[in-house]
Amino acid sequence: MYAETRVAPVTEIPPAIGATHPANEDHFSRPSIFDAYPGLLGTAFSYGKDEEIYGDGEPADYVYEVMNGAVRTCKLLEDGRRQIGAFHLPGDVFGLEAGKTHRMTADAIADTTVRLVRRRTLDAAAQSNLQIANELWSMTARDLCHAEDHMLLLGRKTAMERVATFLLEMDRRLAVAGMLDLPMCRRDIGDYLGLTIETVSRVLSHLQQEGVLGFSGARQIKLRNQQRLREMNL
Amino acid sequence: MYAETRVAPVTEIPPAIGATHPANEDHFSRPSIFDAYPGLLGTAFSYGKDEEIYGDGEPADYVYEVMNGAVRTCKLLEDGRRQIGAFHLPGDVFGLEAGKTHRMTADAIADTTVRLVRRRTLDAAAQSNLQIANELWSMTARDLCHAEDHMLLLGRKTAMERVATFLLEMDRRLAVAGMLDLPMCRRDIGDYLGLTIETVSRVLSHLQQEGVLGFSGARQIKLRNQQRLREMNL
DNA sequence: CGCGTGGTTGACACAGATCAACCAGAGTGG
DNA sequence: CCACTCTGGTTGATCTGTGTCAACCACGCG
Repeated sequence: MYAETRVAPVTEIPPAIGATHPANEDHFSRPSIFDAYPGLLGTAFSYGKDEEIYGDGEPADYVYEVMNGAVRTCKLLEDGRRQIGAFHLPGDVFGLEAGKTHRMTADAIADTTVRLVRRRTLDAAAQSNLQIANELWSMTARDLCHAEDHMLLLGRKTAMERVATFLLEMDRRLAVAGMLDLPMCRRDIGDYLGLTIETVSRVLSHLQQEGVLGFSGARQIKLRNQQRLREMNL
Repeated sequence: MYAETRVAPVTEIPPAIGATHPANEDHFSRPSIFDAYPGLLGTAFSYGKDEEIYGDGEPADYVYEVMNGAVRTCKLLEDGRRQIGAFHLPGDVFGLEAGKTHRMTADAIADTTVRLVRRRTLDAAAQSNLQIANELWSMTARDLCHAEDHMLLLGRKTAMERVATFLLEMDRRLAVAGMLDLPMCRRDIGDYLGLTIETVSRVLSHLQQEGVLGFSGARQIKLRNQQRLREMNL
């Protein structure tokens, strides 16, 4: 095991367990598309850990923005094998589809508050405001860009390279003061990277032994040598 | 080797080797977005086998529609490992980006003719015609949809399942009279499926022995038992 | 005819999966 | 406060699907 200094383990967000209920959390956040246009304010909603936000094939009547917490979107095979396509962190928009239905399942990784905007409202806004239409397209294009990078990772990278890429991505997206506090468990990381939990765990241990990583609790990581990680990343 | 009856090997399209030159081929094709709007007719252009159409990082000044032949779009790792994200067949549009530059390399798999439309023209059209703007978004969304399915394949499917999925996809997209004539070599199939050529070859041989496939030349395949393939596909 | 390219097949190696044991921390209840 | 249990994570031993390496074959072309 790789516990070291074990700092105070910053327990996450209060409960909100079980069912959905209106949110009471305020929070920061970088300006989102929704902020820029009055009338797209949306309604806040909360989900408990592991609660499903929408399912594959369901009508895509809403678009979501993560306010706090984290969300995974994934696809399942009949026998339970799972591929997570993306993690959505505070500030990210997810659930936007060009068609009528969702093509992935979304669930909250931790207790999560999202802001949701009715799809019809968005469509109407896009109809009259070209900038909004453009922004919608850009969001889909960003998702595509990420998916293309991820195909390369899944098809052609080694376990070590996948984990290195993952760590750099997470560091970029959620590090504060050089420290990252992962919201997802090892299984989610594995299902994101096309690996098993054991392999993820082993690679992380190895990186710690090499001094590339420092742990304080399994989910609190410090990248001590980003350069090395970047080299592995190719 | 698995040659069987060897029908006349339908050699592809005349040369046009070496450099690009104006096209002289006409051709069929299902109605494309470009057809629907005069002024988006575009210019035909031809590329020889293995010729690069655009490179990763280059300015995305044009959008392309395949008229005949076939195109692959891929990403490369520094050491040469390659992941093909998609094959583009007659009627398909590729090279559409929301940003300013291409994020993949595109090359002709066989001798290929494309129709190209200036990106600025398209933007201008989208500016004034909401239906076009919508169509552009839809195209990106379709690509995303494919990429998401492909992530599942690359991250979680076995070699057999990958090949089965591939065969069904190709059958859907280019079979005529229950026969498919693949434009791409084994290496391209491998790089699309995240496998080696040897594994692709072995799986295909295995499927032939099982009677699921019939070959007449390595690239001409008949799916004798689509049901079985669909079961493998999950 | 000889050569180059693309494809197949076999023998073997290995990265990562699987199976299993174990550990730490967080609840829970007495 | 302690025993108990549950969950998430780590580690070791072993297995296996796919990669690697190498030989070979078939075809097309100069």
